[in-house]
Parts: sequence; C-alpha cells; structure tokens
Amino acid sequence: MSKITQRERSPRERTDEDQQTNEQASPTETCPECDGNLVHDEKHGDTACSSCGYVVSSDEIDHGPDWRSMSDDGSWGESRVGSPRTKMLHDDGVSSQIDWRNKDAYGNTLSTKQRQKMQRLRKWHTRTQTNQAGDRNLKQALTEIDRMSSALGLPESTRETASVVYRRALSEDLLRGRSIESISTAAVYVAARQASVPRTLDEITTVSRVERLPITRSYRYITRELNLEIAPPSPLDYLPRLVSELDLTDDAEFESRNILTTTAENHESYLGGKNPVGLAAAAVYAGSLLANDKVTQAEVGEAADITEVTIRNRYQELMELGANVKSP
DNA sequence: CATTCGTGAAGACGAAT
DNA sequence: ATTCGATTTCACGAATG
Repeated sequence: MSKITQRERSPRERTDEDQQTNEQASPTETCPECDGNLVHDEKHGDTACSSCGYVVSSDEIDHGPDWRSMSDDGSWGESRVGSPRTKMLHDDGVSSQIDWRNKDAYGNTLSTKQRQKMQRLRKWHTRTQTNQAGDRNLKQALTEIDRMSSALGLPESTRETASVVYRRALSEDLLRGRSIESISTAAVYVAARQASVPRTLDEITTVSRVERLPITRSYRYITRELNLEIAPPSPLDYLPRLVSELDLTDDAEFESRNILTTTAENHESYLGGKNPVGLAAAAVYAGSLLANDKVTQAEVGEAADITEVTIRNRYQELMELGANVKSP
C-alpha cells in the first residue's frame, strides 16, 4: 500500500555525537548577543535571552512520543504517540503526508498503474490539506510570521502567540480586504508587545513586506475586534537591549533602571504620551553618567534609533523630576 | 576638538469632530 | 476626511569642557 509517514517523527535513538554536542552546549548565564539574562523556557526547551530574544540552545528536550502506558493495567489507552501538536503548523501538526517517491512501504518501485493511482491520491490529499481558502491563508501567514519573528529575534513562545492571534483573526473573519501580510505582521507586533519584548513599529516595518500604513491599520483593527488589551510598552522593556548594545556595565544598567522605576512611581502621569524608547534612552544616558561608564547622547541615540534632541529633552525632564538623580 | 545645549520649522501621529 | 494638539525630527549655531 501507500507509504504514509507521520510528519516530523522525532529521533528516538540519538547518536553518540548528538549526545556529546548537546552536552557541550551547556547553558550560560548571559546572552552572547546582548549580555541580557537568559531564561529557560521549560515548555519548549529553549534557552533564550529575555531582552533580545536570542535563542542560545533550542530543543534540548526530546519532543518525541512518550511510549509509556499511563494506566495502571498496562493498557495503551492513554499512551501518547506522535509528534507534539503545535500552533505553528497550519493543521496543528497532526496531519500525515504521502511520500513523493514512487516506492511502497518496503522501498519497492511502484508499477505504472499504481503510480498513476498514487498521483491522484496525492493530488486529492494535498487538496484536502490546503483546500479551504482559510487553510491556504494560514499556511502562508504562518510562514511569514515565522520569517519575521526570526528576523526580529523573537523567542519561540512569542511566535506561537502570533500564530494564535492570526488564527483568531482568521476564525473571526477579519481578513476581508486586508492582506495576509499586513495581518501577519500585526500579529507579530501584538505578540511581541504582549510578551514584553516589544519591537518598535520601525523595526517591525523593516522586516515586513508591507508598508507601515496597512500594518497599523490591521493592528488597530484586530486589537479592537479581538478585544486584545495591550498596554503601552514600558521603557523598561527597551532598557536591556540598549544596555547590551552599548556594552554598558551592570552598574549603569542598575542606575538606569532605578531612574525609570522611581520616576514612574512618583510621576506616573508624566510618562504618558512620550515615546518609551526615548525615555529608556535618556535613562540609559543618565545611568551611564552616574555609573562612570559614560556614553554620548549620539551613541545612545544611534542604538535606540532616536534623536539626540529627544534624549536631551527627556534627560532634562528626568533631572527635574528626580532630584535623586544628581551627585554620584 | 568633541560634546552638549537650545531653537524654530516641518513632519508624523492619535484623538476629536 | 479634516483639523487640532502634542511630540519628535531636522538642521543649525552657540556654549561648554
């Protein structure tokens, strides 16, 4: 009969080399990219940087089937078999596929007649997988989400969130008149913000295939229609990335963080309406001064993609509001 | 000399109409 | 769809060290 293989059967037997290389990739404490804190994501087996999203080692955990019987009488009733389900594949990763080679399950070449039959079967099979317009959209969208997430260095969990957001938009029939790209991009934007690893609209735009306008439109649209409540990004979210990009000391980071948190506590209202990146940049500048690890306004501006003028203004305001900034 | 400061005009954005 | 208000950017020269 036809050879139907389960997708992504994960390796049960690992070779010796695999074991060794896996052990050599021992977890480190700080991110090689930005020196941010590394967070281990138990669910996905990823060790990723909490600030820049850099993934250090992925897939330490075998996602393969668990062959143990889960019931006392030893029956297979509860056995868990197959690949893990994931929102990142359009069908949650539960589908099967027909091999493209014209061989049967034993590797024997098929007869001409059988081959033709297989052609038809294949055609039918792929159609059922992607036939519905929605499913076809999904496939393309998920590819895009993955591509953009990679380019932005977002952790795996954030990509799944983006996928879920897109699925919801799809199921609520929100795609009419909007491009798949723009919705996908908006989903990534949403997911990054919800995961407290926000990317600026500029960063998002550079990795997307569509312009800024459709992105913001779609973003507004889906957040409204799906009732997604997204808090404005905190300057603190941007701080670790800046610190690492500028190679500042922990001291400087501490001071910067301190400045931000204290002003946030005492002058909550002040922060409204201001670009959080500008606030973060100003705090980093101030912090670097306090910690004797000075960087110029221009350097901070470069790293944060913000003008010196803005840094100056925020810096001044921070000084006025927090008298506790002065005197090292 | 490099860095910081200050300014006015112009653009971009969100909210309101 | 346009208007309005606040914010940011740009470009520049002056001040500071």
